[in-house]
Amino acid sequence: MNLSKQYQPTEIEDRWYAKWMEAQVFKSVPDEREPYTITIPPPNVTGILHMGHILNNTLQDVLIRRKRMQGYNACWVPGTDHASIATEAKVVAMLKEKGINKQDISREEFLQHAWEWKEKYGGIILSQLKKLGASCDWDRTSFTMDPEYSQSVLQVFCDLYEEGYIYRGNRMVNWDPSAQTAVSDEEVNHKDTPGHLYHLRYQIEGSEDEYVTIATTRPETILGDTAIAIHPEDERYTHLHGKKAIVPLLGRAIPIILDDYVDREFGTGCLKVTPAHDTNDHEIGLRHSLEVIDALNPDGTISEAGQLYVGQDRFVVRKQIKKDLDAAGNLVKVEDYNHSVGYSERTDAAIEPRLSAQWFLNMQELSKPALEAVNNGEVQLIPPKFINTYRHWMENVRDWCLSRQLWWGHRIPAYYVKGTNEHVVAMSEAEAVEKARAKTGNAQLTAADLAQDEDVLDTWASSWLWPISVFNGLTQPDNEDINYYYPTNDLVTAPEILFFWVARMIIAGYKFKGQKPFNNVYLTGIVRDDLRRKMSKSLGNSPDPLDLIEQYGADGIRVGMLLASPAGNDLLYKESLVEQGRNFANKIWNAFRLVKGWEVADIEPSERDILALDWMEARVSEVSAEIDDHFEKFRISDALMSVYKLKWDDFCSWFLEFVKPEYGQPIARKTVEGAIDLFEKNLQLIHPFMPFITEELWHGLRDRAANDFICVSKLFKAKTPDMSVLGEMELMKEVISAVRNFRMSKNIPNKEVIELFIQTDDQATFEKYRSLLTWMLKLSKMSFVTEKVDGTGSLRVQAHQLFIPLGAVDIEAEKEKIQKEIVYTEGFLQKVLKKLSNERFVSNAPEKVVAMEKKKQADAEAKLEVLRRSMEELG
RNA sequence: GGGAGCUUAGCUCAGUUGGUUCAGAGCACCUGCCUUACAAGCAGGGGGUCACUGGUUCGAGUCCAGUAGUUCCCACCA
Repeated sequence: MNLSKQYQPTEIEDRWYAKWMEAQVFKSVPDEREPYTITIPPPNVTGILHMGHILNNTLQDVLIRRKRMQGYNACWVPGTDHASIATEAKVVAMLKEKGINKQDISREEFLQHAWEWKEKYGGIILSQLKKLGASCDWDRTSFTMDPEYSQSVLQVFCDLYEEGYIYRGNRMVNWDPSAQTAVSDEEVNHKDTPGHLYHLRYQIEGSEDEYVTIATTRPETILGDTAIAIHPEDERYTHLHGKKAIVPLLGRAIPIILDDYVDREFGTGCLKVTPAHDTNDHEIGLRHSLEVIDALNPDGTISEAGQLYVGQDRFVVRKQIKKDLDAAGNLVKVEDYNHSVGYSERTDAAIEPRLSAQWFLNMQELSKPALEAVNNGEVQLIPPKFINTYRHWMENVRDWCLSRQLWWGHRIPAYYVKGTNEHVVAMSEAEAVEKARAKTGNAQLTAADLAQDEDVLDTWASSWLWPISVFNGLTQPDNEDINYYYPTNDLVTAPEILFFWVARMIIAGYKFKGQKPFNNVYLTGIVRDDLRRKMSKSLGNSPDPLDLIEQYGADGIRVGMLLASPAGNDLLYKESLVEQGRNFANKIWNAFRLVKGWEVADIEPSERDILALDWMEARVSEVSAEIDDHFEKFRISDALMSVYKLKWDDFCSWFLEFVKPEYGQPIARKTVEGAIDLFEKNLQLIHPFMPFITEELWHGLRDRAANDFICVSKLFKAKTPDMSVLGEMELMKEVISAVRNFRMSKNIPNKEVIELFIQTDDQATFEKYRSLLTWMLKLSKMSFVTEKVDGTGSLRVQAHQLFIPLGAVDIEAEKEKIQKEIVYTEGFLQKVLKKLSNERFVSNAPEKVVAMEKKKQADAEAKLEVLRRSMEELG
């Protein structure tokens, strides 16, 4: 067989993925096995794969593949999210490039373009996930705007409305003038922004030269001023009580009101009140029944109501009005001032607080079971540090603004009766007509008298149903799938969307299914570069995952991402991590080349073969238990590290070296079979992390039926490891390392055979491993002695003395080494004795601990004796 | 302003209910090797006052308090 020295993943990966698909090995249908279910956090339908997806989906795939091999009916449901704001923004941009303005086309035309776009680019990301090796049941691919899914979204809206949870409210919302939509609090990023604090003076009505000076960061909003507020107890301004002030440039008289919201310390202690453009001002306005003047258009330009600068952008006006106020003598001074400004997460436009009619969901009652579930551990967050954050948010939950002023999404099923203030909520137009007739008492009313709400629902108002609706759990409440797969097992997602999505899914789970949606939430970290900067397009610090897969193989990138990412910790990405992953694949590949390259003969296995096989068997069992434990605790990185060391250190560095035949000699068939068996166990443990190379070698090691895949193989059951074998071999490994070290320090070439004398009270163990030591250390002879052998250098392993003949011995160096060890051991003994002579320790500490200390004392004393004797022997 | 977390080797992190010399791992680094699976490799090695101060305890990396630094979340002052 002619195998390349280096592993070439590309062709192998594509080939196996195609075979898996053909054999439908990832398909899941309910059966008698226990299900293990993950629903993918649906990526944006028009999104492309980034490093965060790689991390997130690799984790899911590792979990699902392992469970599949453990005999569960593993079901990983993939799909995409329609992502209303993000997708609509992309479609708008695409149309613009074609010279089409969204404002110039109808809703229907726009949606047609959007769907075309979705059909063309939607789901690219899913095919990219296949390159990564994601073992999803692709037949179950869902989309949040699938007909049946949409049905469930609208149904939920109607039901919640009927139950009184949904209401229509005039509220101050975060208005994104760029997307021209309201965005939720969570979608606003507050950033410290350098700006100015403008001190403006308003003339007091009826006075000649009496003024009141206020401070504002947004002078253009004076166009919407309807009051000046002062603190009721502010003695500086008592003379203004009951008076009115004149808005500069406009000449409008507005009342001076008293409100203890005003901070006397800030600015001048006088506050201009603009109810339409500031959340707090709005509340003050409500308290004082102030007029509301909406001086801004939806696109951020000044409205007719603003009277001046109509149609000009708010930022342009801010500059201009400063000049005009100055010219009019109203500008007192301008200070530099840094303040926090909200920006839209999606468009990065500065958010305007804006009064707007929106649909809201009352969260008070609904959130209670979801809070409880996390508090009592019914739903586990991993790592648990996120519980506090979750709790804090849930305890202070605000009503959810459900409507978005967009076209792409689920259109709100509310219908207004034209010419009235009435509205009805219904699943269909026909139903709406019926309801409207009943409500208005007008039996002649037709669809033409109704107008459906123009807005769509917030994206999260569909994705919060994800674990339910991918199984059609609302439209067909008792179907086989939902009953079998729900609640799902694990959710893997980013902490950034703990509230947007996770919390709301839990709420929805309890509300609509009466059950939690999943048992565990594994929160990944954020992928950053090695300077701790978030990976972003604008910084250009994110590699293209597909390039990496091309270069290092999917297995390599999977391992690279997982090597350094404990749950909840950010992952500092470096290309060297992926290199390490690729190198590991290469290591496995070369182990395979070695095993396949052996010349096999029908001879009896050698003694060392048997020792090696017994030990490796025990070691695989031991590590397998370790890995079980890691997985149980979601320590995926640790599990990978265990696998990595088992393969690299134990299997390759030790085991294969143990059984390697002498140059030119054949190897026993039984040894090879044993080695292959162990290799396969390794492959099974590695498979969830590196699906491709393991599948390739699974078929390379043995002749197998084409459909005998490792990915659906039954993971071996670990035996109870033979601890004495493990312990003995640990000693032998120490001996081997010590002798190697000795060779190195004495410049004895590796090829040169040496003689070894052993002084020990455990001759039996050394005797047992004679063949192994002889092979590994290139011994010409191994014998036991009772005292130091002349002309040798000595070394110690635990309480055993080893002597190796030397031409010239550096006695002084030897003595120095021994002396050092004596000092160290004496220090250690002192510490132990001090402990043991402490009455309170002996009486208070558990017996076991005291016994341990006594054993330490005995061991140290024995060791000292050996050391001192060696010292004497050296003269 | 409110809340939560973090601080252990050059870097990224483990360290389970306090108890073996407990101070660890991977990477990086240093030294020697192209040894007939692999230089994407082999063998060997150095490196930390567990942020600081105090307390509890027979015993503290581990528990408590304070200090400093740092990160995140929530709210937001015009």
